[in-house]
Amino acid sequence: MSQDTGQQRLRIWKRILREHDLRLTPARKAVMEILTGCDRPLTAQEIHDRARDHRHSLGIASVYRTLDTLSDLDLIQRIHHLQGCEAYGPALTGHKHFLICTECERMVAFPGWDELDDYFKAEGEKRGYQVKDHWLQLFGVCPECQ
Amino acid sequence: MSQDTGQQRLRIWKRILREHDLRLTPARKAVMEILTGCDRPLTAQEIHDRARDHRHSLGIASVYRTLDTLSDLDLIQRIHHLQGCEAYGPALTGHKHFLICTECERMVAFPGWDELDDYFKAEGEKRGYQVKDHWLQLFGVCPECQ
DNA sequence: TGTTAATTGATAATGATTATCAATATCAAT
DNA sequence: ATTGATATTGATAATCATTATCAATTAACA
Ligand SMILES: [Mn+2]
Ligand SMILES: [Mn+2]
Ligand SMILES: [Zn+2]
Ligand SMILES: [Zn+2]
Repeated sequence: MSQDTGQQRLRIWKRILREHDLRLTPARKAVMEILTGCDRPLTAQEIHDRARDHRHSLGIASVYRTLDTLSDLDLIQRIHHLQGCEAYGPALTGHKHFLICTECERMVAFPGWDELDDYFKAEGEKRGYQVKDHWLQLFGVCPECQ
Repeated sequence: MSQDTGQQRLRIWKRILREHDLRLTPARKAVMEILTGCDRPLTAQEIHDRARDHRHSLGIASVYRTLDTLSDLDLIQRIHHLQGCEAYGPALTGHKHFLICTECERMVAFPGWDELDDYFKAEGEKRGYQVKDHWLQLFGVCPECQ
């Protein structure tokens, strides 16, 4: 009885779109299907390519537009690599950190740690900064790539 | 007797270039002077503009080339923002984290924390990953902008 | 089923980065 | 100081990613 979390997430995304009076179009569905099913961050171009493998006539402009829309809704988030930061992956509920394989780009998320937030806030205050947010990504080699 | 750490760093960078058999050219000097003296991350375009204010005829291509060279030598590092990651700032000796003002982009660095590395490694191992590196940036409001 | 405004895709425009290449300048050897 | 080998430069073109434009299409709702 393996529950497909991708399918689940896709349903939730569709509901959220409707709640925001955003139409459920084939273009948006295609991008969302790919993003909810992916196991690594994808660039706009990669999403476009994958969508075209299954469905035809998806404009690259619509991919960018959908990425914008999903970002605004906090359903996806930009993933940063050492070289650049063009890729997107699904954002998870609540604040999460990412652990990314430098070989295959597969990634998993892990939750925060209470002491961590306190430490970040304290480090900022020491320097007179009011810390509002933070970013944490770990890079390593996944089990499959070892 | 305020010591200018920018000047100091510039001298070190020049020495490192020489040690790697890289020529000390006016173009490289211009980019290095700006980067060692800046208090916030700068894009290639910004560096180009600033260089031209003081010295003429600096090609944008040479800015990109010098940024590449300095990155390879670990003398500068890419700074990532929520929107993108085109800016560079001087990398500091040893592993450091950044605290960046979301208003003015001014940034300061702060050192690691022993327990932090252990925590990162442990979180990775839990998921079968061999953690090699991490990235931590804090975002907040600096004293001047509050 | 018809109405209407949101959305789409093709295309053009923009902007950033990289590749090309002849001209120049660095640096070490003389 | 002069020379020569070659790394480096800047102008330009080429490429690549992203955004803007706009007429045609279509999702959502009455
Ligand atoms: Mn966190
Ligand atoms: Mn660290
Ligand atoms: Zn992997
Ligand atoms: Zn500030």
